[in-house]
Amino acid sequence: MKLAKSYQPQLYESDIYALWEKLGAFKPKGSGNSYSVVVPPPNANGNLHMGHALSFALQDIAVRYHRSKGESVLFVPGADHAGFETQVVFERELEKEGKSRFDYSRDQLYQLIYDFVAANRQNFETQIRRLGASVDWTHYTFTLDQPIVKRAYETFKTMWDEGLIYRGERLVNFCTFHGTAFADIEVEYTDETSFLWHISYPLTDGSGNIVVATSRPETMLGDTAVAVNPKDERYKQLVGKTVRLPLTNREIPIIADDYVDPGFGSGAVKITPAHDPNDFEIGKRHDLPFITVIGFDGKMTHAIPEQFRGLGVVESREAVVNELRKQDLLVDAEEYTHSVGHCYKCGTVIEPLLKDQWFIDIKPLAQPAIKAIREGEIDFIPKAKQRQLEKYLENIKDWNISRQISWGIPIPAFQNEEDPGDWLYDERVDQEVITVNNKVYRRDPDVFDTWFSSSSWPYATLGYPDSEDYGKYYPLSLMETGFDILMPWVSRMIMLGIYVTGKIPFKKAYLHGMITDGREKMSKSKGNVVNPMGVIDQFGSDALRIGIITGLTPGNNQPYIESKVIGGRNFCNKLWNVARFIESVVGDFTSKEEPKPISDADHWLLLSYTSTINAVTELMDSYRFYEAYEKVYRFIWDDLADWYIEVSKTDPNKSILEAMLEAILVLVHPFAPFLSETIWQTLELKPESLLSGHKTIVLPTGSKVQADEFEQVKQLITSVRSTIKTIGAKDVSLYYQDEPAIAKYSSVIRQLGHLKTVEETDQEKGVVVSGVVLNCWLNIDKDQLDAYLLTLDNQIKVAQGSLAKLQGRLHNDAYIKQAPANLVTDTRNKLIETEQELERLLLERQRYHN
RNA sequence: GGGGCUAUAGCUCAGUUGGCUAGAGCGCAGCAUUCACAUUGCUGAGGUCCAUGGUUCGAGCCCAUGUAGCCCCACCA
Repeated sequence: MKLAKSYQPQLYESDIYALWEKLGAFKPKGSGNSYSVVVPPPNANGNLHMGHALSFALQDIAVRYHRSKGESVLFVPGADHAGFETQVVFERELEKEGKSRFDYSRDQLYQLIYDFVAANRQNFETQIRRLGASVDWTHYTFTLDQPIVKRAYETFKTMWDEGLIYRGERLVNFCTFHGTAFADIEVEYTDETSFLWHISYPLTDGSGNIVVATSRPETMLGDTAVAVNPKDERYKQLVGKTVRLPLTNREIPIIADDYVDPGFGSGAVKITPAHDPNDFEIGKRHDLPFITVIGFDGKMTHAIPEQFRGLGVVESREAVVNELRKQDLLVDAEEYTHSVGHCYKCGTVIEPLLKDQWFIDIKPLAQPAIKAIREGEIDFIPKAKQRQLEKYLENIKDWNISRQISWGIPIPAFQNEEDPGDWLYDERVDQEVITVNNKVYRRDPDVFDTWFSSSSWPYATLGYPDSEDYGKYYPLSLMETGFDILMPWVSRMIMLGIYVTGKIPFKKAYLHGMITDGREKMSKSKGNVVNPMGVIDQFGSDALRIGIITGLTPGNNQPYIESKVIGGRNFCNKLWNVARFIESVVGDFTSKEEPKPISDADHWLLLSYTSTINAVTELMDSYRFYEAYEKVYRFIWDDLADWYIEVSKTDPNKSILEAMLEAILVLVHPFAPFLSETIWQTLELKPESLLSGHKTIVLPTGSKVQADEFEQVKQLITSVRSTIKTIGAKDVSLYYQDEPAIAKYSSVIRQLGHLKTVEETDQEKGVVVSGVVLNCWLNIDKDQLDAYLLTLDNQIKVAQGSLAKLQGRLHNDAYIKQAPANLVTDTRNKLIETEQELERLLLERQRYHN
């Protein structure tokens, strides 16, 4: 025996992966249709988590399946520089050395992080290998590789030239701890309870005051107006007057604007255009001054009374409230819950601050994307995500692509030192200062939002615009990723893909749910993560893959449950032992016989195999991975191992066993790549590797008539076992009369039915076996008769019940008329069968009457 | 405020255009053991498919309303 007693994945997995790489098995091979998948690049610096394990599993299953169809499959791996994410990790490293990013220049910091990431990259690539991802490493792409940077620059340039890029002073979501802005979608909101302060602003003409309500009293120092609703009778006569802004000496107008809701608070709103998005809009509408009172360091600035300068936002809030109270201007403070934006990394409250940033005018990009999605050009799995994406795109706002961090792709824009409005596009980003036409231009210190460059991933990785790969593999066949990045990434890939290439970037978008610990998403900060590498150490890579897709439906969250992985491992072991059994029968696999079905069981197995591959093909083609796996599992475990192999122990057919082993290895390969290849290699099956040579194997299908014969035998065994167990009988014999099927399989029936003997008889002998139409009887002891009769009565009841149901249906004229004819025929046949069965049971019951 | 998802056995979940006895794995109970496999085999118990109403010959599935839970987006003086 070449196969060891049990399958120990740890002994084989790394060798198998190395073999695949050596053979170049991951390179596109088949001559059929193109099938292409590009991995959503994981963070090059981090460890892979369960979400990655799931994502790689799904992609790799799809990819290996498509190879088995003989298609030309390209599976591209990659890594993400993950701008802000990685810089945060690196800053923590610096912190350990007592340093911070402020100790380095931007370029120094970039280099340091680059080296840091390069040093960690090995780790991450090893982990992808351990997951068994059959990616073509020769296509490996990093998001800071030249082609990707070049793509980002060219896209930026095109947009610049077409006027889709503009620089504007806008309120940006700013984290004062990390010192960078975020896109709207990156801000995390939580509900917080604080106060709604009512503050009295005295009218300049001394005729009274107006009360405003605010949750942020500290920003009043930057107020440049008070607004009321034009229809609000209470305030109508005040519009046009001015108030003296408390704590400062400024006189500010009372204006009217529809934005104000008369029902909220006091119906009068303080307007702080430099620190609130809505006030910003009102400020522009009414041409108000913008006074910044909070700086990028989160401290109060100089444009305010001295006593507040340099205070943090929270202290300043307290100080302002105290001062107002002192001056008797604080009218009320009611408890108030509202949502507050936070930095998703450090939790710092996000400040809306005025900043010059690069924006993309997004509507012209969103429109064609919406159109393509609506017209169904991209197939979303699950479908519901399509509508969500449409809604998002319909309401999308301009995209701020500037980030104030070092780790990223520098924005290729330079500003005239003399004339701040004069910007140039230039790719000499390794220089801080350039001279053009005798004018000195300084580089924008910012970098691109990571999503800006990664949105070009589907075509940039393929070498757009003129590579062979691009022509052959774009649009991608499949984009598989988590639904949590539907908005930030998937939407942008579609928009940029259409904008740049004129085509949708992928034909199918499969969105998996989050891996939870049973309740919530696994995340480091919650401390509920399970490390996939640890699971592989313990149970094997295939077991993890199977466990993680068990019970999976796209778009739904899925708890990580170890027992599912154990189930996967057990299946692997079962398959291993099937191979061991076949090996023991076949001996060596060098002389291949044509598979020749002889027995009923052979036909039964081949018929089942055919229907299994048909079902699996259909399910895999519609990306129902788990259901496909279940079919494979059922065939191998139930049909092959539990029945066919058991029968083979008395009557083996070498040619079928040999062919079947090869066939199931191919079938199971996408789900258990390491195991199937290990068996393939150990038994030296041809061609050189399962992965590179395999195509779904078609075997002669079985005869239905013969398969049915075996099916009857199988049912007989099941019934016999059930009867014996239920009534607790021992040493039971089966007698039969004139039944060739039983005669043929008598030793199998004896063994699998746990019977003492199976004998032919010339007359009825013992009790009937229910549920089968064969003429056979079990001899049981007299004292077990009562138990037998009890089960008989139960069966009679069940039969009567279903008989009544069937009759009811057939007595219903509407059913006869309106139901499909074949269904009605089925019902009629079933009625006849049930009647016969019931008759048999009743006859049997009568024999024991009284 | 807008949008989406989920509710099926003790647990985790399947159940494609409605079709008649609703499935799996795990768990549970019982039995087996020189057999390829105890990472095993066999048998069994366990379900008013969230509720109510409707459509239909027929509803776990379709429609309406409600209940419970979850998610996303927007707004929040």
